Amino acid sequence: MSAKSETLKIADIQASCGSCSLSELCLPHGMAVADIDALDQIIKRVQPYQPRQHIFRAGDPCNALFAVRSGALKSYCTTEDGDEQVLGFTLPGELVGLDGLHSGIYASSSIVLETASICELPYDRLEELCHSISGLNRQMMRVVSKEITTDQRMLLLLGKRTAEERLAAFLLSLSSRYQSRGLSATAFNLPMSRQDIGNYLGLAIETVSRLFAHFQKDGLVTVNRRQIELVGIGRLRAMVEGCMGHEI
Amino acid sequence: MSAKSETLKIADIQASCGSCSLSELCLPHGMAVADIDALDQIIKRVQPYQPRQHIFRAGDPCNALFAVRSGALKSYCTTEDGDEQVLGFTLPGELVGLDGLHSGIYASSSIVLETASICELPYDRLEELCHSISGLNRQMMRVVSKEITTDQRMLLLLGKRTAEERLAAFLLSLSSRYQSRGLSATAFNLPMSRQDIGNYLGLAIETVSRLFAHFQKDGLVTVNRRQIELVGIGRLRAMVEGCMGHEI
DNA sequence: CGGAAAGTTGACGCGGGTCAAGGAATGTGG
DNA sequence: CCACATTCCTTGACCCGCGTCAACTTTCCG
Repeated sequence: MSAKSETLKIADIQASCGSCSLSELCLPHGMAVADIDALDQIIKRVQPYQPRQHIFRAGDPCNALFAVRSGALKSYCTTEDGDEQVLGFTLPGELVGLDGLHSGIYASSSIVLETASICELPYDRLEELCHSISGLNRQMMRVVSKEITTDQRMLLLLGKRTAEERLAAFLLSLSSRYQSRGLSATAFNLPMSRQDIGNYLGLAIETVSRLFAHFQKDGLVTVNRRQIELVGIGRLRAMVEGCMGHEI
Repeated sequence: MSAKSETLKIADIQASCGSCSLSELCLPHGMAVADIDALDQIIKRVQPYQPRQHIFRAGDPCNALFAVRSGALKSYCTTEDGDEQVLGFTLPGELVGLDGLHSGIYASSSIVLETASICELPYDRLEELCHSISGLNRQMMRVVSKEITTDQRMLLLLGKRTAEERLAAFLLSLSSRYQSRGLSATAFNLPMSRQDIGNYLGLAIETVSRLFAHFQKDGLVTVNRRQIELVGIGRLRAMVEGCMGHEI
């Protein structure tokens, strides 16, 4: 495949929701072609964001939602005394900015971990569209509701689970999310630092590091810096089995 | 005041969203009178629920949201090996059932702690209404978004805070919620058991009990079973200050 | 090459979980 | 009314998982 045709192909994908490989995961899911075109019209596409760039910060006025097409983001908020709580990681096909709808001000910040291309969905336009497209409203509610379910699953993890179970659940979550995007379920790159993982899971960075070592010694994973392979994914699943909610 | 007029008054309040003392907190917030009437039409009002009754269970098909008018609910989910994670408590003016919109099946269960009167909002009717009433859509998004923000604040609490800070934050959360409902901010009844509090905060029941004792010894609160008075609410605030998000 | 950031590993100690026993409130049947 | 069971809560003793501190290595980047 020539470089040129590859470039064209990417440009083509960039151009519309209809041809986006992620539409199965994103808002257009289940929408009619004509409706997708309407949605397509209101989307602003911006230059790729670079690592350490902010999509938005807590306190910014919330005018839009953002859909990640590629790359990875980190959501976090900061306490008054300055330390950070990582709220989650956003992978391709996922939305960020939902927490800003309540007050019109983002409650969390979103920062780029891996160079990301992102669709911006102006919220007022999106709202108008909800009136004309019957399915969009419901689809948006689905997405928002899913966010709630995800957060609640995290509450369970942080409230009740040991460090081992948390890390195993985290790895499996990444695995299934990558898999649903057509990537390998067992070998991928961690887009985030140990710091971020620990912060997210409520663990010290050293604990995360030690756990990776233990997991490796026990033949559960192979890790080298941020490259990871889930060698014993079955046994990882067994670790979190029975400690997760019923409908996953 | 005679018993009869009291009864009539209650019946009156029961009869419509327009006259509900909670409308400031509930969906009607900011809606026009005519629109509130429309909303009013679709609401099913049921007999009060008794303690230990379920509003819905995880796995049930999700057809409706529920607005609590009085009483208190507990949301929870169970792991496969049977233990419970308390996700939150629902006080008057708050909605439950939002997590069911994603898949059409409730992801959590909701059970009555204190005898509750509840409005049922059939979701399909509500969705229709969103098309005719412009503000309702946005208002619903606000409510859902608020739920996300609340959950994320909990993530911070569970991930980073000590047992003391968690309990203090919990008490202050109840306090401000009661206050916004026109009740006392410093003296109220805990609708939930120590078990539930501990489960919710990711603490052992014994730890909760000990903390109440410590708080009492330090003159922060006065507790007797489920009656609590926040004597030193200022110092309680100081305990969680700097460890909460910026915009509260 | 040098300095910073990221990651690893070991030693130590404390917060809070677990276990155990008992008290106080509420319910239940006689 | 009491006897008894049950649930809820409290308090003490013990101890372990994981946070903290520290030293070191590796990678990254100008």
